[in-house]
Amino acid sequence: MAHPPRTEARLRAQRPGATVSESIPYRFEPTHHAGELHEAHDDIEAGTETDTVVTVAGRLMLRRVQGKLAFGTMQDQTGRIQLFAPVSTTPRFSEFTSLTIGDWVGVTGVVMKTRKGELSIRVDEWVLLAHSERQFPDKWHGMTDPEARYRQRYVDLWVSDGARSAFLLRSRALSLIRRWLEDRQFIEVETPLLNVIPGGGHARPFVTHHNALDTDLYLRIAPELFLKRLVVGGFERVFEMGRTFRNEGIDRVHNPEFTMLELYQAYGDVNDMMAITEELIGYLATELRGTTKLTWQGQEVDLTPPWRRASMADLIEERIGVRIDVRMPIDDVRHIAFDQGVKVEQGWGQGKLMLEIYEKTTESSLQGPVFVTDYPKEVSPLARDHRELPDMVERFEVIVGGREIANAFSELTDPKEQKARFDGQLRARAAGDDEAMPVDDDYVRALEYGLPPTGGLGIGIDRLVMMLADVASIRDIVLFPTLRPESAGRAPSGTHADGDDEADDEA
RNA sequence: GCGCCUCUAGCUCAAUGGCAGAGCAACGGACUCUUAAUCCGCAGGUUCUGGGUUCGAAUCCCAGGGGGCGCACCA
Repeated sequence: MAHPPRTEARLRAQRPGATVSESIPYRFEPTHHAGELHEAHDDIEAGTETDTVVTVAGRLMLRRVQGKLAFGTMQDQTGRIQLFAPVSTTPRFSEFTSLTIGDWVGVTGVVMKTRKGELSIRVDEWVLLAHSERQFPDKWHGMTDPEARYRQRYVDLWVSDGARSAFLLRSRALSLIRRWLEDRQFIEVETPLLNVIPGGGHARPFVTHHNALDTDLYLRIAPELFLKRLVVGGFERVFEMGRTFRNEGIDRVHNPEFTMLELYQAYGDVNDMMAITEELIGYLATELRGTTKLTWQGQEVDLTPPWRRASMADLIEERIGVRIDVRMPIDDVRHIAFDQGVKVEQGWGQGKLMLEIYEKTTESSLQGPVFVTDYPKEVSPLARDHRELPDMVERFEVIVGGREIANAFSELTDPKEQKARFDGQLRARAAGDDEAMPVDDDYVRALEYGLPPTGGLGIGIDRLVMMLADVASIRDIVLFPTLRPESAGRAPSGTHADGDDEADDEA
């Protein structure tokens, strides 16, 4: 230890033969949280005591010892409360005043207000619940180094304003989403994370290996194909909200593992999905922020339904003044792409070109919320043909602040058509698109048993929570974001069938 | 993967080629109404790592590592 012995040694000195951990109780029963006490007693007069005795627990965050009277600031999950510790009521007073910042304590005493008007608990009983052997960060400046905040979130949560509240908001959002969907007869299901075929999206997957089956498995990139199998199986309204994995870059809006909500509604279509999207997100904003008019990173976001609906072609035209139609000669579309500085690859049809042009010129400029509708069939292998527009599908994405937060379609239900779409993806893969969707024959078999008309919706929960919490980085709403390992370590043993991982021990 | 920025005490930061420092925290002490309490005292360093230039390197150069931002990727 770089610093002199701290509380532990002193406590041990006072009770020879006893260790600190032996003096720590096995359980403790707080009766109140700081937040509740402020709510119930903030209006009492300065200098008065109530006859209410409470027990609280938390970390000591500040300490002000004045000879025979000590003040402490204790923090729990709900906030802070002052501990008022006169020598006359505080057992083991000198031990109490030698507590250090970061120590966990449990305190029982009367609720009172100091002469200066600070709501406090008089320390009539107290017990050490954990000693912090490591020094806590500066009580005023907190922790600002992003790396330290992410790697040591357990400290960040105590000392960074807003860190805890952002994660509490996330938790409440997940809970509200589940309740909202269940109120509408959606049932929550769990489908495999370990996939033989990573389908339902375009992304590079993580690969792992199952030893007993001696087969490679992929972490799912989307739950879509399994959820639609369940609609085939008669679950008319299903949803899954869970982790999804994509082996792509990491930045402010991408973490390799992220949380996706997908839901499917039998007998519904893309229009039902729009209604669900704007109602659900409007509800969340109202519940969590008290309004549908939010500010996200300085920009106004009005989530009051109904949201604007505009086709991709219209939005592109608004932005660059050129009308694109997938029925145009391909050289014309290539020419537009070239004019817009969009990199073109061999094998791209009009639909793929249109999407590229949209993404490079238009998407990031959309403040939203806006439903971007009418996607090219070429880039939507799981969506059903548009009932009016040839070579287009019934699909939308929701854009807010230039970022996609939802994606939905009228689901493709025809097995022959689905097989043909998969074959098209196969050709795209052969042409060099290594994110083209792999063929899933069992999924086609499921469709052959009959999938009724179905609407499906996916929402990126992390980005939604970012918006609701008004934070700039996905790392601010993911508790333990993916980082490079702190030091070059070994893989845990037992990850290989033969138990011999010596060969893996490289730097 | 590329570019820019960054890494100094537990935390937040100084020192820009010339003795590695401050505040808070910690440690020892004084103090019965503090609120980032105050006051006195004491201790704390592989300046991310490894090379190089120099009489002398936290500082300049090269290589590597972590992190942030941007780009690319993410249909």
